[in-house]
Amino acid sequence: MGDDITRLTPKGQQRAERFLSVALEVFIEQGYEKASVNEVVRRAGGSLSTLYKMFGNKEGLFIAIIEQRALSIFAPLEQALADNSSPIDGLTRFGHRLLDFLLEPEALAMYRLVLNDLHRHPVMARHFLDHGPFQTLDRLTRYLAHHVSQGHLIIDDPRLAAGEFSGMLISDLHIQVMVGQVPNLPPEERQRRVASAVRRFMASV
Amino acid sequence: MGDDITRLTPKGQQRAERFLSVALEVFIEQGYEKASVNEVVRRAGGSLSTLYKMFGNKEGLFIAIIEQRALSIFAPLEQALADNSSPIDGLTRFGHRLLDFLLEPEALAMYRLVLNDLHRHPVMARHFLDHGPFQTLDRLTRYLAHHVSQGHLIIDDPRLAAGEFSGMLISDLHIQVMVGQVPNLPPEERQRRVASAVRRFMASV
DNA sequence: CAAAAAGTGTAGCGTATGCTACGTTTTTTC
DNA sequence: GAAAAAACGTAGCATACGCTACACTTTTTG
Repeated sequence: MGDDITRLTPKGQQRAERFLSVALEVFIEQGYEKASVNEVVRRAGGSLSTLYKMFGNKEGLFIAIIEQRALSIFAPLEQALADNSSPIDGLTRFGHRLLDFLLEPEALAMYRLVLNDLHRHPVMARHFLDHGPFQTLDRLTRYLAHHVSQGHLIIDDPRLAAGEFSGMLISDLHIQVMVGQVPNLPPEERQRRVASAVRRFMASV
Repeated sequence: MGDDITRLTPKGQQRAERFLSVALEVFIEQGYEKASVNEVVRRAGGSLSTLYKMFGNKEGLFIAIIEQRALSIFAPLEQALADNSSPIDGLTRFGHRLLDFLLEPEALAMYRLVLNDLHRHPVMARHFLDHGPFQTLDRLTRYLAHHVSQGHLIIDDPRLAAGEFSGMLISDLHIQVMVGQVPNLPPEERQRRVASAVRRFMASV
């Protein structure tokens, strides 16, 4: 924390990246508290001293991971929405990506990690929300607003509606997924859920 | 685990209950991994030996808590639905209770605790799901089905619809709440969210 | 290629944890 | 009220952890 800022030599850069990716792996496996910094070094190679010079302490390591990775897991969702698509198509595509995202084991573990341990780091939590889920939601909001302005939809509060649509898709899957009881949702079932949410949403706008 | 089963003497019963409630408190404060069994005894009184005779080990203590408490946090939700209420009234009442539940700090902490640590205990996770969230969802499902049979609503798959309605309410609040960034949602805002979800749902049935 | 900077390896300090052992005191049982 | 059972208190074992110190080797820089 109050340490010198390490200059990034090639070797150092490489080490830092390896530390981060291995640490993510360990954190996901064990959770923040149980994960051991020594174990990270053991798997990553390099030395404990270097790790501590780079990240200050365990928390610094965790924060660096969030900065680097947590946000990018939301990126694919935003690409599903092209303004020139019809609402039904756009929402359907978005819905499929959202479900895929929810069921992806790695993203899921990462998500759980964030939920577990971010509530004691308000600044990071804010950062995560703003650049992760909220950004995605804002994109969906703009998409809806666009179609409202085109006269295709009638929505009072597009932001609220965007949340409602996402929520409908996730619904009770979320809790199942989080406690590890993932029904290995066959494609027809995903199809059915997306179609139902889109239909219900479109019926109300 | 492989220990004698403790006979329940009055004193013992009392101790066990105190252990459980204090342990819940400590687990909520610190999370499962970080919480210390010694700390539980320190706060609860009694002795470490007694605790270990009663619950076997730390995990046993955690499991006993889940058995006793985790399920009861869902109970109030089910009472919101009386079959003879109109769908709008019933769903509105259910919606308000669901939001209240989501924002209740203690239930929230408990919920987070469950999410954190239950995914490595499949049996417990199943038990929790079946007797907690799923039971609530089933109640809502029956409520909807009842009104379908009365001709008040048209719903293909009431179970799916129940999930969608709940999901709409929770929507993006869930993630905010979980990472501790709870907007202290004023009553008008809750009102607005519930009303919107009910309206949107009713427009689609 | 030499000086400076960065990365390495290891040993270990201080502390905390889960859990057990065991002798004493309290509570329950009949 | 005495024998049996349960609860208590304490001390401590074994282990693991986060983190620092320090002497060393490798890499980078000019």
